[in-house]
Amino acid sequence: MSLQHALLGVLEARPMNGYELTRFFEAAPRWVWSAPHSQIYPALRRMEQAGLIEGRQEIRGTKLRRMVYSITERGLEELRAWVGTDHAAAPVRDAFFLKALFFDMIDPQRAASVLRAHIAEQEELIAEWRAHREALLDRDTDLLRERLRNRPPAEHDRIATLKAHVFAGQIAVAQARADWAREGLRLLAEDA
Amino acid sequence: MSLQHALLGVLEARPMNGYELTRFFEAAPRWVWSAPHSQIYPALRRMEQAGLIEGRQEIRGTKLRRMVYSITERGLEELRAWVGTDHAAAPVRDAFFLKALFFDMIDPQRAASVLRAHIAEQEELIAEWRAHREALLDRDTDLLRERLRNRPPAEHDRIATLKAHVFAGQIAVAQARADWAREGLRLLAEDA
DNA sequence: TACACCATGTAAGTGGTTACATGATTGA
DNA sequence: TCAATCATGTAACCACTTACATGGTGTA
Repeated sequence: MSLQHALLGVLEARPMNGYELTRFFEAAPRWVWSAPHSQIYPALRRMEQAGLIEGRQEIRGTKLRRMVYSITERGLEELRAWVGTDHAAAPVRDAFFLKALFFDMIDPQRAASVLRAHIAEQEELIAEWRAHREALLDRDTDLLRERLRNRPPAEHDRIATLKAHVFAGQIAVAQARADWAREGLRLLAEDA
Repeated sequence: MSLQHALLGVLEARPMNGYELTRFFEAAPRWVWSAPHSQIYPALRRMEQAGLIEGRQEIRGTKLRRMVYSITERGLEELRAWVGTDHAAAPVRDAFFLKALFFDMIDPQRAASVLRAHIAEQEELIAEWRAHREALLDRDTDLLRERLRNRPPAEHDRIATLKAHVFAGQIAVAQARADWAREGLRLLAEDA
């Protein structure tokens, strides 16, 4: 169900068509959720059926049709209800930690190389999220600008701070993973 | 594919039947992977077909049959190959951070309550993982004891340390999340 | 006119969730 | 004999991945 809420959350900023949403969810600077267009288009149709969003057809040129979706009152309610509900505990399932659990079965050098790749990946994520966080604090992202347009200026600071804080969380998690992996490299080196 | 590797990793310690594996993967003290029996039994049959494990039927009483699966040489190879391969970057998809991204849309008190529930959940995980980590360092888990039986005593320390380190990682991530959520509570309180 | 981009779709397969279903064994 | 536990299955549904598929528009 999270994809639907992600879509609702983006559409709350402004109406978009499937292609724009696709670019958003497949974008290189990773966000908090991702999805391919093959998942997005059917989801939008289901959500329209459910009355959470409303589509309006537009024509570019003479034939190129696109459906621009806006969030409905019902969609806003659904989003707010979901955001305000305690999150159901997800089952523990972390493929990288699972892999790390069996590092003792392979050559320490190989294990170290896997850890180094993991560190590099976390660093990349951290860099992207840091940039995004800064942009939010500077109110320098398209979506945030659109969003703030419908909110009283007195709240702008608070909203930007809260959004930026989410990326601080993703950064903190990635940092914890990178630090942990570096400690793992030290453990592996001890007996090499 | 990770479930298969998780099963291989457990069976590397000793042969087990589906029921034992089910108890392991549905267990209350959460491990690094989980799965219901409805997923485990078919997976075991597929893995046997693929030659990764080998089943031997046993009868308890007069009729109660069970299949005890052992890892094969091919299964060991597959597990080692997977463990030694750089982990494919998973798409970013975190339902809790997604939810947190829209905290500005609801009453700060509601948002705070959602964060508090998250903190409580992370604390629970930390407690379970800490206990498990200590048990590993004391060589006080069934599975580790079984595993060490086939390894030279000189390596026991190293193996226990590496396994325990994985849980240190899970703890570090949960701690980062809890700390982040507490910081979120402070942000929400500022304008309440 | 060719290429990059706009725009939307389908289909097959895998992984995971939830519920339904059945029967044997052990011990109080 | 009753309940807890042992033991294994099926089915429907949803989420996600990967690949295939089609055609329009704008511009160099």
